[in-house]
Order: sequence, then C-alpha cells, then structure tokens
Amino acid sequence: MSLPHAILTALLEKPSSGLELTRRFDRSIGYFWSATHQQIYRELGKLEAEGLIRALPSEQPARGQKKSYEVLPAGRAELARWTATAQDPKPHRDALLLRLRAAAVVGTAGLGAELERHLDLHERQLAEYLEIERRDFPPGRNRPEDRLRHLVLRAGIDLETFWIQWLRHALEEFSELPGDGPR
Amino acid sequence: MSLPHAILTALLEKPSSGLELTRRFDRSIGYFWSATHQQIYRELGKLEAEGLIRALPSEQPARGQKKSYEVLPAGRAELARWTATAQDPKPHRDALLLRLRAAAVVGTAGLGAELERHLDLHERQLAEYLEIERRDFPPGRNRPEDRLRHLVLRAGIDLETFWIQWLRHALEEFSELPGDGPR
DNA sequence: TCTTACATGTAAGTAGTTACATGATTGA
DNA sequence: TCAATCATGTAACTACTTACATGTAAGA
Repeated sequence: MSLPHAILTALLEKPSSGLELTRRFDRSIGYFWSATHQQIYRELGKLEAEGLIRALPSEQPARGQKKSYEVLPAGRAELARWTATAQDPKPHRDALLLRLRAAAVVGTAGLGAELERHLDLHERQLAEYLEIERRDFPPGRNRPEDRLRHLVLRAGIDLETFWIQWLRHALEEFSELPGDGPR
Repeated sequence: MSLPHAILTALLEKPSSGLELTRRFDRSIGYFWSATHQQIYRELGKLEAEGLIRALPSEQPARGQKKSYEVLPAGRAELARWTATAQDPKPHRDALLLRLRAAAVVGTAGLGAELERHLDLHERQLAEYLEIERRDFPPGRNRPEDRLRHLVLRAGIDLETFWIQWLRHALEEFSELPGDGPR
C-alpha cells in the first residue's frame, strides 16, 4: 500500500494535477516508485473520497479541464503514521537473473545481446541520475531535507553502478563460456 | 509473466511437487523470484493444462497426496523462447526509499529504528548467501552451468552488500540530523 | 486419540498493466 | 478544419496477497 503514500508525498512537496504527477513519477519519484497515469487518477479519486486530499478550488471539475490537488491535515497525518510504521522489505523479483538461471538449463542463446542492451540502459540511467545530482545537489548547500533527498538519489546512483559492474562481469563470463547449446 | 518460467526452470533442474517447489522458492530461487504456495499450485495447474508440464505417473492424484511434475518438450521450448526474448527491466519499487523521501516532508520520527532493523535483515541475508556460496561454489569447480548460477548468486551477494553500505551511510546522516519534527 | 507436519487446494480482495474513450486547447 | 498536445478518465485483465479449507501420515 505505497502508491497513495507516494502521491501524498509528491503533493506535499508541491500541489499538482494528475498529469503533472504522472510526469513527476516518470522523473524523480520514478527512481524508486513508478506509476502510470491510470493508477494515479484512480488513486487521486480514492484519496479525495477518504478526505486525505482535496481539489484546489477555482478549478472547474470538467473532463479535459485541469484539476489540481492539495493534501489535507488528515492526509499529512496518515503519511506521518505510515512513514514511522515498521515494514519488512519486499523480496526482489528480477527477470534478468531468472533468465540467467534458466539459461544454465536451456542454453544461453540470445542472452549475451540482452546483457549488452541492459548494460546500455543502466548506463543511460546512471548518467541521468548524475546529471540530476549535479543540478540539484551542488556541493555546499546543506539543508536537512536536501540531505535526505540526496541520500535517496545516492541509492539510485549506487544501484545503477552496481548493475553496470555486475553486467560487465557477466559479459566477461559469457565470453569465456562455450557455445549456445543446452547444457 | 515470469512465474511460469521460474517454475519451468526449477522443474527442469529437478522434478518436484508443489510443496517442494514452495520450499525451493523460499531458498535459492527466492533470492531473485519469490512465490507463495498458492501462486505455485495455481500456476502448476495452468502449465499442466497448457501441456508444458505433466504429473509424474505412479502418483495418485488425490487431495493430501503428493503430486510431482516434470517438464515436457513443449515446456522446455517455451522456456528457451522466453529466455532469448528481449525484455526491458521493470522499474524498481522500494518502499524504504519512498519513506525516506516522505520523511523529508513529514519528519523522521521512527525511521532511524527502521533503518537499523533493515540493516540487520540485510546482514542476515548476506550471511546466508555467503554460506550458500561457500557450500555450493568452492574454488576449483568450473562447470559452465555452475559459473552461470554462481553469477546469479553473486548478484544477490553484491546487492545485499550495497544495501548494507547504503544503510550504514544513511544512519550516519541521520545521527547528524536535527530532531524529528516536520521540516 | 490428539497433535504436528505434510500436502494440496479455493476464495476473496488488492495492486498493477494494457487498451481504449472523451473532451479542451493551440497552432499550422 | 485538421492535427497535435494537453488532460482526465473507464474497462478489462493479469498478478499477487491474505485468509481459509481439506485431507493424509506419523508419532506421542
């Protein structure tokens, strides 16, 4: 149950419409929580019905018309409660690792190219994060809320760095492996 | 759509019953793909109906009676097809990072203890993986399928190591931060 | 016979994905 | 007026989770 809390956080940082939220989820929020516009609109409706957020007045509520939301005190309280609650980490699911294990049984045909493609994707992602870091967290500034946000971005950067290293290592192993037949 | 392929891989490695699969998903397979027994039984039914696996003969098909499955040629072919298919990485979702970002807005109360708890969980997980590595991949053995499986385990080990380092760093930052009020 | 462990399943609900629908606004 | 973009939404489906149901086998 994290999507509503992701939305509350985003709206507290800055009141937004559904489409603006979607864009923010595609960018900074997306590096640890992704969501499509369909999810977001549905969830905005629920949160409004529960009295945790409200549509900003002055905006007419018609289809095709922009509608911005802000967080109500009950929403802030719910977010604070959730943030402080103990939650176990979810077990990861990684299809690429699964495919590597499958390849040990049915052969590695096609996987080398996939590893290279993923390596490229992770390198691009890392470059994007580093650009965000350079722009949003220049050396010197040191406000507490910046330090927390920087910490989160650092997790994204270090994770991408890990994947890049691992994929390079995996590609080396692949180059030393015999052909593509099942084993 | 990875669960059926995870099951096919596991059954190719060794024909098993639903409960045995559940146990294997709790152990080695679980470090990159988790599944509950409910998911597994449901999926076994589907895979059998599709003709990708079959129940081993000689076992009576009664409730409460063990029923083992093996992969049919069509199942192996499907797994090989899937392994070679291009698939983009799924965006990650990490509730702890989300909570940290929320804490930048509503305050860090309760989060320090959570970070310590997660650190402990990751340290245990790492110890478990290192034990598996010591047991299953002693230096010297070098069969190709072992190298692939070792590579997958290495990803698990390195990921846990990353989280441990990041959590320690985060805890340091926390100790330097002012109190728990909203910012 | 009672409990525990083994073993397979059903049902209901939640979360996420994919495909499609509808209308407003702006510029060529 | 046409196309593109902005903007909000519905519907159907798939995957996953949580709670519960049912029966067998073995040992105290």
